[in-house]
Amino acid sequence: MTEPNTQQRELIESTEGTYLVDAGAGTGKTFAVTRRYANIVEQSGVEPDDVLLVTFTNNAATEMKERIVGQCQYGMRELADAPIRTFHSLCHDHLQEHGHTAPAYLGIDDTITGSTRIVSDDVVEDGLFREFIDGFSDDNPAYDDLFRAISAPMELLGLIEELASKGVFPTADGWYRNGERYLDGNFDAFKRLFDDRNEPRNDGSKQSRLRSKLYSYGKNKNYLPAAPDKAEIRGDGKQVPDAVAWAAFEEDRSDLKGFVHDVYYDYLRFALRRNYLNFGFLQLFAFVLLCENHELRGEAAFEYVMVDEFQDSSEIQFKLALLLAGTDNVCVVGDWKQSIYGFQYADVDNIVEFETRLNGFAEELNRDADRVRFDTTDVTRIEFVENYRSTQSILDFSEHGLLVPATGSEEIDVEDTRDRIVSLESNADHENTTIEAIQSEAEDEAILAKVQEIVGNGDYRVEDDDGNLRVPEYRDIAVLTRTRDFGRELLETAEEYGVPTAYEGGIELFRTDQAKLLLAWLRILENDLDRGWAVVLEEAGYTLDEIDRILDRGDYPEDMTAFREELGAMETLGGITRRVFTRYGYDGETADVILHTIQSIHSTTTMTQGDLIRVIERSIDAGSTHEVSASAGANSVTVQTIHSAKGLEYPIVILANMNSGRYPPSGGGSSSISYQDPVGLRQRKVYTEAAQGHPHVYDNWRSDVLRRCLPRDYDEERRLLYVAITRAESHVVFTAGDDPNTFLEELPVDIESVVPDPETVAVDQSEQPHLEIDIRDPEGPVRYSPHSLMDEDVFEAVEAGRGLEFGSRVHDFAERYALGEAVEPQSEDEKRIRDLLDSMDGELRVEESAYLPLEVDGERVSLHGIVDLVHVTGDTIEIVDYKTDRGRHAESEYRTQLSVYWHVLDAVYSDREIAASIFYTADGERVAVAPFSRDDLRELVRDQTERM
DNA sequence: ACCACCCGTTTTTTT
DNA sequence: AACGGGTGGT
Repeated sequence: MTEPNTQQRELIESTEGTYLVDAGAGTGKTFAVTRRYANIVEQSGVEPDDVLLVTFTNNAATEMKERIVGQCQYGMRELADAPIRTFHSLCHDHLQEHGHTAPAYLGIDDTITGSTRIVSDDVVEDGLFREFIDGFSDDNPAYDDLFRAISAPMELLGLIEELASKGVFPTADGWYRNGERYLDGNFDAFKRLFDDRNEPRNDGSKQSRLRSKLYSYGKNKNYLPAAPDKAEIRGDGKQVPDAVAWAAFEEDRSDLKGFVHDVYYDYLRFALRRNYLNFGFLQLFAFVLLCENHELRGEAAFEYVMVDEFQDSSEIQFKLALLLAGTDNVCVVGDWKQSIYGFQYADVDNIVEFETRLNGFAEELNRDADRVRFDTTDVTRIEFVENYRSTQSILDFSEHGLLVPATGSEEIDVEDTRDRIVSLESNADHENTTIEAIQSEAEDEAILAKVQEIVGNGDYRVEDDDGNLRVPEYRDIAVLTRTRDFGRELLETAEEYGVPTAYEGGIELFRTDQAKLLLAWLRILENDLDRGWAVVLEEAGYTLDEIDRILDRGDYPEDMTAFREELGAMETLGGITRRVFTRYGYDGETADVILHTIQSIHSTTTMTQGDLIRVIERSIDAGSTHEVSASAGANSVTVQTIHSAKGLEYPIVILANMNSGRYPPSGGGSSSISYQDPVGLRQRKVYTEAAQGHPHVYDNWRSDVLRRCLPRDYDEERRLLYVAITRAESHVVFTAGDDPNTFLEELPVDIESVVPDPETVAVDQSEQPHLEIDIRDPEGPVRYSPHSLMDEDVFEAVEAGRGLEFGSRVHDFAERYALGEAVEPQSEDEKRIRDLLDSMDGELRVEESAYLPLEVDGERVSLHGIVDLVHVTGDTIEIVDYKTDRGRHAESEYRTQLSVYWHVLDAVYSDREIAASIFYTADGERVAVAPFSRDDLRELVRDQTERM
């Protein structure tokens, strides 16, 4: 794109005034914004320092700078310090320079200085907050009743962050500015929701949605005696009585507000005393500073303000932008359809209701001083309609994503939504496009089979850099999913089949092998021996059987105990971590990030090994993630979450995991104390000592009713769908398991059921890993056992002399007889076995306690199953398994085990002829069994090992 | 055919 | 928590 289109030109050239730009996916937003920036700074008298360009990530800021350098006279060096940055980094700088007095505006007797750290790691902040809240509850016995009713005090941190993102801050003796209004809620707005939910359906014949929901009012609940009963709440008609709205909304919440205020305010003081701020507090104090310090605001204000990705901004960020705007030259660029960061406090209404909010916020800020000194009523809208990424079919289809219901009963205002969508027009030269959907019991395999089908297939041609069509490669394909879990599992399956894939985005750092080993060694150091050693020994290649025995006896390998001593002598956690990684040769990105994370945790708090263990355990539980940049696979399929794919584009998008998992309630839905627009601050449970009876924790009936009045909003799920579809240039494939979700069912695309053929999935059979059966220690146990290849429970039982639990008397007899014990056959079966054994000359081997370490594809395994007899002569070996009679599946079942033995023995006794057979003791018949080939066995063995 | 009621199932995203 | 689906009544 070298020349701007009409709408882009309008934005680029209109440098003065207030603009709201609707820039849909792939419409050249960055191009236009950077050109506009270049245009502004090239005016005489305007320097880069006069222009604020806000992005939401540091990467985006860097990209902007790079693009700008290519479009104007300024070089990278001159732009290095230009205010092209995120809200967070801007706030950080202001506080470093002028933040000294910021806390005083809230009545806090502390300061922010250059040494105040930013805690960005959730796990670190959780730990700090935990420490704070423990102290707070000890220091405030007056709040004991409230704490008794709160199931998880950690919820309070989420509540504080939510309030901070809206600009609700505590002061020494109340709430900052009009913050309290938020906490009280808005009855009129609530009543509108209530009435909407309370409308009878089907022309009045069906009860309202609200009344239906209130069916479970009081179920499994424990209300205070004064609570209205169910009949009173639901009424006897199709609607909930009107009076219920006020009865539920109106409540004396002064105690609750007081509690939240004190927790919030004291946590701010705690953080400052500990000399740290979180992201939310950074913006909180910067806002207070800019609001109160008029002189500073004047200095800090910019002549031009541009905010990119405005749909990702939070309420406090919108207000910050207003404080930072010295003139009406404010330009926000974004796409409401791509607002998918609500959980991060992004507020889509910032862009949807831009004009209203702009005026409302300005009025509020100007209440007691002239803070927003420009006319906020004159906003020019610019709509980008030309799309440079996708084909028209994909653009048209993507709009359906915003209109499909999420559940069978959800009704969407299609007209209203359509009106808000600015339809895009494709600029693509070709219309070679496909949109399809598949469902399969084995979704992973179906996806991989589809990938194999697509690669090199003329039906899926894509556009190359010169605008010509070519057949696709792996690198042209991205698999996008809503959840990380699905992506991770797909990646594992892909590795098995050898399909080249690369995962991009945050990984659950503490669930990696590196972290597990580190945790194991920390546990060994902390004397949590079994849990630590089991992992370490397993990594070293010991079988589960061996590990059990080492743990029982405590005779750990010498080099490992020596290593433990070495670690024990080390002084820092960072040192221990480094040493563990060195031992295992972990020197990649993941190890680096773990080390870095641990060091950052360590420098923030004083921590012991035990503390670190608990931090890692909590991180694992919380599934907290850290960004680890994967080395870009040369030519591989990208697997990532839709969130991390935002802003990217791929010729072919496979939108996976379109399955019917219910979407769980979002944002604070289940917390004991929550803030929610428009009902305000609410408490779900109360502790009332004075009330009769037990237990003392009572559910709040008002909160129960209010909750059911607030409709579950699936809009963000739909926008997620929209974002995913619009990543595609030419082709989209939706995939689901056996139960597609309502989205997929309602989209105008036929769902094809497929049964993937594993043969077509695997990349290249000759490059597949082969079954490597190795006897690690050929000198090892001379006598090996049929019982060696079996699961650990059986092994233990046999060792303990309880073998009969797992084998018939016949087997017990056979074993003893073969071992030369003086046993007499008691039954016909046993006689036949005796005859069989007698007929065999040479060496009979049937032992019970030896073991046979096996390796499959480089990993140690133990196998299920027992083989009863191995008969070795000078030039033959016979493997025999006894079976009482011919069951339906006997032969095929035993063939696997016999085959494993066959290959094991083949490796040891390469000079002998090996045969396998089953001996049916009921009729004394022996049936030869042909062993599976190694390749066939590999699949079967994998199945078995996976079950362990 | 439609409705109220009842019950079993499933459970995220990350600057 | 709230969805889909089953049951039994009108």
